[in-house]
Amino acid sequence: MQWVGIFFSLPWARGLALVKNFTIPPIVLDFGGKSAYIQPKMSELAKTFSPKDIEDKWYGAWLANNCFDRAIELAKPPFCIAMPPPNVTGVLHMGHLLNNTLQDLLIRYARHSGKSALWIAGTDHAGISMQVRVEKELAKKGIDKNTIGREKFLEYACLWRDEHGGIIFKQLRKLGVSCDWKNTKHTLDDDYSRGVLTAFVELYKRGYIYRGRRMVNWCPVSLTALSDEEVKMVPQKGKLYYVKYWLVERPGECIAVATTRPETIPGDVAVAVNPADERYKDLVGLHCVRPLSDTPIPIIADEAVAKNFGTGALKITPAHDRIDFEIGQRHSLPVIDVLNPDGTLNEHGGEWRGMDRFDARNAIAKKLGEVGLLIKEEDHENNVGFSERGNVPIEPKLSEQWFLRYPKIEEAKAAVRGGIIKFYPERWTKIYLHWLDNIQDWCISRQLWWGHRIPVWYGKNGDKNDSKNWHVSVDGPADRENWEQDEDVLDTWFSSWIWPFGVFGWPDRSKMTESGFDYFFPTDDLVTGPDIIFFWVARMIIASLEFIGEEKSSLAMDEIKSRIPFKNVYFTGIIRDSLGRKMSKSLGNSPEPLELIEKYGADGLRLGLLMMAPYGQDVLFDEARILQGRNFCNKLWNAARFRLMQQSNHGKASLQELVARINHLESDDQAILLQLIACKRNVDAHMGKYEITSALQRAHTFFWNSYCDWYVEVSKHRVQGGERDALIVHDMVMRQVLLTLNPFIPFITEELWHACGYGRGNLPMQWEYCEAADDLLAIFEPLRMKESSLVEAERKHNFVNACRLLLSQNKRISSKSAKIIVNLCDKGDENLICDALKRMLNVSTIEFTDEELPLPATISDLGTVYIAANGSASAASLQSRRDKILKEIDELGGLIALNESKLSSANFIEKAPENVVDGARKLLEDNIVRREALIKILASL
RNA sequence: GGGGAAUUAGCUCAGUUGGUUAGAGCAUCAGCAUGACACGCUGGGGGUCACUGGUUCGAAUCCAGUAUUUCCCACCA
Repeated sequence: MQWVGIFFSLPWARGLALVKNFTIPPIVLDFGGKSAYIQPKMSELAKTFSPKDIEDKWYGAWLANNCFDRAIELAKPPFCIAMPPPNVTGVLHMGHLLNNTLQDLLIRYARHSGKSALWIAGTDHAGISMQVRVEKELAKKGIDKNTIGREKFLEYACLWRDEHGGIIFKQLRKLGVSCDWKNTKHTLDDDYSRGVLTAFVELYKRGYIYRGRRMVNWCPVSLTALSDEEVKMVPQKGKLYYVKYWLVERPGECIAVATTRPETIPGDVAVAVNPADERYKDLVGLHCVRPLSDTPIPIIADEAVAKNFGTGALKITPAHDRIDFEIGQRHSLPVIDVLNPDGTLNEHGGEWRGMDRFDARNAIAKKLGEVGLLIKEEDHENNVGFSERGNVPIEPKLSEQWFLRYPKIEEAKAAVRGGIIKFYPERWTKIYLHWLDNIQDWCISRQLWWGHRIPVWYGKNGDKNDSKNWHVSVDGPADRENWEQDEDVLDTWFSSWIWPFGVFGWPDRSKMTESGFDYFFPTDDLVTGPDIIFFWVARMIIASLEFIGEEKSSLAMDEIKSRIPFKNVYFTGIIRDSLGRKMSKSLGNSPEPLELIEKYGADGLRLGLLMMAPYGQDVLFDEARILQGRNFCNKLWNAARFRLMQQSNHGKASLQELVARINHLESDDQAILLQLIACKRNVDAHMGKYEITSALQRAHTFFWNSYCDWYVEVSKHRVQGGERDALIVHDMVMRQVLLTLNPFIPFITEELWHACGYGRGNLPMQWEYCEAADDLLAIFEPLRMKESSLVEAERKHNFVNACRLLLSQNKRISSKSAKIIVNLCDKGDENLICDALKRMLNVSTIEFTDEELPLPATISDLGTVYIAANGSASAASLQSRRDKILKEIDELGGLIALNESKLSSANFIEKAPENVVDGARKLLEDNIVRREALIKILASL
């Protein structure tokens, strides 16, 4: 026996208890009325849970035991999640935290449900943002990427990526996530890249990819085209300039045009009006002079012009506006591009050549004013497209790009509409379908170096614009010297969209087999934010439908089923601060995830996040919730600690074995076990619907309220008296609580699992099956538990609550000197009021009576309860009690009246279902009885 | 302009297909060193369920309209 310390039960000696903790069983020494405990060490748990002590230990153990490895176990159902790949050089932020906590929860939950769960992790090469970063790094060293050239730049970028990449994975491990770390993917890995290029080549062959000169969104900072999805509309305050265009055929007359962009005037090739516009009818077909030049341009009519905006006349600049471009096409107008790629004016800009577009806007407006062409300026607010990356207005620009006409659009719609792929919350399906209904071709080429270079080669001796001189393949032409590869790379999202099968090595069949594609695919759940529903979710569905299985132009429903990338999509909310603002660096409102883990522990953080993440809504981050998460962990810790302080440990046994050892269960025991079953049933039901917070809430309430607050207290005297059956029930409950909570809070549950000795061998608990409600029912069957025990326990609970209320309302009677006297409704209930209840109430005596006493009293399910001071009753203040009773009588009166009026209505009796009517009757009777009893109490006071 | 969502206690949210007098956590107030836990325990106060109508025996719940907030899509220069 190992002696660990001495604990004095004196107030001044309490400090000692904090220094060292004690376990069971205490040997009590008597020092003349003051007792001291000396305890042998059986198990050691600190008084307060300290996450730091266990987290690294267990994460290491999980890795050492290959807990997260992919295992193709045909006997088990598979479960798979492909993690949305974070940017390779990204660092953990709050969004990742929530997203990955949810995924880890689902994965661990699946493991406990007997599935072989695989969580595939990987990183994204993050095209533009990564390239910009590397350029900046180079610039710091005084290096310009154009001087070192493409190859050197890429070398440097790879180096930089390898050096700074993967930090996020290290951070994620702190959170406890259980990914298959041995097989992580990066979108620029060789095999994955082959997949990306294969997708391009296949789609090209199938006629979905084409090259064309079209209007694209041009980012003047990143100097690349962007897809429509990468453009954000931002309201801007600007000016609307009214400009005179002199008529050629009618000297002295003019047509007024309103524009927000005078700097594009040098690119004007026409003025257009609506054909139905009476004001301008006779001008159509004439010409006007482009301001600040002598060039005549035609006045044309086009339906696209709105009569009621500005003057109703629109200047047409096909190179700088989408609608203008379309009008230009319809009327065969020339295209004059007046801007350089970086947004400065080019040679068409004349005296403003080289000036930035916004400076030129002011300069040209000023000039127009000077030469008398500016009629007026108006303040004007409009939406301007911004480049998400460069954070500058994008420029609609005509350029040569690669485009994808999406395949399998109808099938992608059908998959989600038909519920083959389910969205949670469901409302996102509508947004998804709407996007697909209005889908535009995807500009997939980017004028960058960092990424997958477009696998198209142009014959050196042929016409680049003639596709006969193109070579399109993954490996390129054999005689490379005669070819030049396309300079551009693919949009990052063009690599992400094959993620769910690319991570299995697609299209390499042997790699796919080896990596478990046939077993794990389609993946089960995708957890992501709704902000990338178009960027990523929809495109993955399309890619999967197109590439999984043989080439087919259209798919039937059952074929769709076999080609989907995932079955369920869970959309998380966006994390905001407690004021509802987005987390941002400039606001400084984003907490540092690692600091939170440091402060509250990974479990506390996970729990807090899950508690504050309502289903289908944004998450308002509040550190107080993380604190709550930590507090919960501490509560759990102490519940286990309490169990360990008791004598024997019945842990190392299966649930069945525990059940077999039980001799007799009291109603309290039965009640908690029945509640345990109900708890598990509720948790599973909510988990099945991804209602994580509700699932957690159920487990929380069961553990804290039903178990700790009631059952532990009511069974304490039995447990501390070493009663075996009660101890076994504690073990059964704790065992299941730990298993149920393990997916939410893996570290602390693992620690306690082993500390309590529930583990068979030293196996990590993730491999333990967590019994479902029906399993529990079957296992508990030999116990022959009665539902009525729930009622009995509830009546006791009600009695205790009534007494507590009475005690708190009669504070002048100190609880130590208080005496509870009960006038039982049913004398048979006397045995229900046991020592345990006395202890719970902290009163020394509970007596019984048959009389009505002139004492403060209340009504409980077991009977009328009186309170008296030991010795004399006069110490009590009766007046406040009287007021309370009067208030209650009053409330009961209202309730009785309500039910009476209900029951007196023939309509109600006739039309309401029987059980509702009966319920009302019963309520009425009960309340009348209760009111009478209260009136009696009042009279006796 | 089109569509979605939200509106319940001071705050954050639950509230199953309509059925007792609407719940929880936090906050607040009062009490409590009780042989697991003060990161705790016990009790109290606090709500015209945004508003207006309608359906119904019965509405926080269903329907219509209004208001406010918010997100997404479109983009009229």
